[in-house]
Amino acid sequence: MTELTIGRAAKNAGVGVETIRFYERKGLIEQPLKPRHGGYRSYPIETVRRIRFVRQAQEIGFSLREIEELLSLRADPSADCSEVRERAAAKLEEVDQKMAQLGRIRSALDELIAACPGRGALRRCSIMESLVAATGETRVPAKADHQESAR
Amino acid sequence: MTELTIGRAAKNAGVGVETIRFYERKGLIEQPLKPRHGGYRSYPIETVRRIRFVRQAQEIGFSLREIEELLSLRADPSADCSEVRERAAAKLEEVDQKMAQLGRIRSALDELIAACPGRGALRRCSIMESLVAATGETRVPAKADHQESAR
DNA sequence: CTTGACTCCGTACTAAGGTACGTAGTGCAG
DNA sequence: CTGCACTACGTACCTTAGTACGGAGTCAAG
Repeated sequence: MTELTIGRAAKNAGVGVETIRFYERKGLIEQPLKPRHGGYRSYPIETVRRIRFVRQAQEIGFSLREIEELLSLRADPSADCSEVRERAAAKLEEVDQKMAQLGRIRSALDELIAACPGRGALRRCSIMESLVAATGETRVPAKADHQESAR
Repeated sequence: MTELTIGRAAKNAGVGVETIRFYERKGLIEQPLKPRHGGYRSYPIETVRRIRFVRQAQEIGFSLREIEELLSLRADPSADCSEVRERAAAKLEEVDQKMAQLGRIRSALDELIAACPGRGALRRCSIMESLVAATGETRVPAKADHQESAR
């Protein structure tokens, strides 16, 4: 059996039933039509995978709107592929930025752990200082003039 | 001058004035006391850096609560360092998990871009399919028994 | 053929993370 | 020495991402 009721689908995806309905309302997943002559809707495992993807993408800081954008990316010769390429490339850049930031925090945590007195030399050290150590000081762009316009 | 008014600090950190106040209320940053005999509070650039960190950590999916945890990690011989090490190690694991997920999405995007007809062979392909290609099928843990308890 | 768990659907409520607003005080450029 | 921008503070409001709830229908095990 490759189709599930909403409750099973939810359990499989690790979310609540209400979350699935919420995603349907948001258009993130498609609501299966319910069988003519009544009964329950039936969810393909494909949908479960999609929900899992949504959750994972959320964990790394994508909003539901952005996730929808990701999910709607489709390389299909019958679609305008150059536009898809462009959007995918843009997302790729976002991902790379996140990775870089993640890398910085990772180094800072390493540094911090190393700074903990595990017997021997010991420095006092916080994430912020580790971050400076890991990146080599972040310049604050001076004073910002007093009569500025934008915002 | 190494101290700024709230407006300048906000501009420097790339947030609104209200956001700074909000972070103060949340205890994420310290509210500078205002000078005896009245006047404006004055914000050290240190605080600006902290705010920047908060924003960057948010971008990769940490909540303000988690960010507070990160910021409170301090390797200080006078504190209980083994506990700090432990918490830092836990955060490190979270970070690694995020990196892994980011890596998967990155590969999927690469795959997707490659699948776009840039003249030549062309496959139709979505993020979900790329993801399968990139990870080698994600198993759905079967059916989940009908009379289950937990949640 | 009933009963308890589950589905359907609409509406209401929550929590997190800001954002806006009104009033009063401050400060400095002209 | 005054006007306009900026600060201080409290409260209200907004968006995102769910959660909860109530009533009616469904389904299958006993």
